[in-house]
Amino acid sequence: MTTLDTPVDAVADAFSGAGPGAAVEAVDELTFLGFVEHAANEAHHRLPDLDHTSMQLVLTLSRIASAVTYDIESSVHRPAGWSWAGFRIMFALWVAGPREAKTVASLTGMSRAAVSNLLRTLIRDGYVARRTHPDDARAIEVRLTPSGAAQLVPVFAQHNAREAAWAAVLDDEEKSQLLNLLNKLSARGREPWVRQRD
Amino acid sequence: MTTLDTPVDAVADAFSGAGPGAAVEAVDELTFLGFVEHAANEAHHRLPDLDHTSMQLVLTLSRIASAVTYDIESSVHRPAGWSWAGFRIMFALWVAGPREAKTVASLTGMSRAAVSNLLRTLIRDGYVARRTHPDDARAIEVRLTPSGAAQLVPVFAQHNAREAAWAAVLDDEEKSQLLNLLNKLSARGREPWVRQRD
DNA sequence: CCCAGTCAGTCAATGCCTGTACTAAATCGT
DNA sequence: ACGATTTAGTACAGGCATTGACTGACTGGG
Repeated sequence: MTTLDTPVDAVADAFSGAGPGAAVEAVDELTFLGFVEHAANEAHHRLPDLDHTSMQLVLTLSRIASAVTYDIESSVHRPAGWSWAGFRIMFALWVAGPREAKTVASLTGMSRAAVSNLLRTLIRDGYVARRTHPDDARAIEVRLTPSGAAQLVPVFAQHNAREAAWAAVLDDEEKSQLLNLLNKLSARGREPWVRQRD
Repeated sequence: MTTLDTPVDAVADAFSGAGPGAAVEAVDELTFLGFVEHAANEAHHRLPDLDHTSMQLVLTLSRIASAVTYDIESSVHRPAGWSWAGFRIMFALWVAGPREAKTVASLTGMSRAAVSNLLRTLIRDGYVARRTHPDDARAIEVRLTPSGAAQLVPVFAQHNAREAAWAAVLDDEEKSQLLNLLNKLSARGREPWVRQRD
């Protein structure tokens, strides 16, 4: 262990009083996903003017998304030799057919720079082919190679199986309810006050 | 533009046939969030055995989470001089009180290494204080400094206002429905077959 | 009491992603 | 027809996150 403790004079009484939130042992047992409820309640207790429900909603939403992503990436994509991001690009090309790089960026929600980077390795590894766009010499057109498409399909199938395993806690009615509600939020995301890439 | 087009011999007929997914011009107009529906339908059309609903669900879920995160981070946390990740650590400490670093990692869902890195800058900037854990010389105990706590509150308020703005498309009934459904997924995430960090 | 195994935190290497700046190509107004 | 503006892709610097290896500290069985 190399790093030093915080210099005494810099923190004054940081460790002296109960401060914001005295230790509660039970919290140590909480997991990533289980922490949300405790956190929202505690925050609401200390700052009652905040919107408790929205807090829980966004916190839960982002944690689940991150848990699902981590699970699928580490169990499917990494073992297959791809990153989640690389897969997203290939999936977009598989679905949409040959596209300009900037379209890939907007379809996947990545920056143009990120797409440019990822394409470099996808092309090097033979999954994607590029050519100058026939009608616009500034642009490039990328598409899956036959080999890329062939390798994508089984990985996508595994990916989907994993998705289905997660979704299996919900019955059909609940799934369509959830999809419905998420789509409402989705519509919200297209309103002008929301910050988006580019 | 420096990079070359894909060498001809490496891609054979990649650009010759219709291949997987011939170009459909309308796709160019789709946005990040709008692409999901098209993608799911197209994928279902080509691989009908896959689970269509789960696909939409997970795709929509992760895109909304990413859109919300990007919006809040770029409109609230970056302007305040913090990263989303740094804020998450401070928030966890604010809620949970002084904790060991490894607890912070599990509460925030980050790796121990990531927490270690972020703590370095949070401590340097005076938001967080550390000391060796009194009962275990391997561990450190971190907590918010009074200044860190003081600066966290208004940023958190802005954060929450933004959350509330997103959630405002839903009425109270829908919010609690959504929270309910997300909690079911959350429970799923704690089952043993799900891959988690550590 | 001590050695083997475990555990906490850190470091190094690597990869993703962002914002900014730049180059070259297209486009628009006059 | 041409200069000013916009646009597509890329280079670069910097932050964040992951895995894996390492160091030093605890723990429990012989």
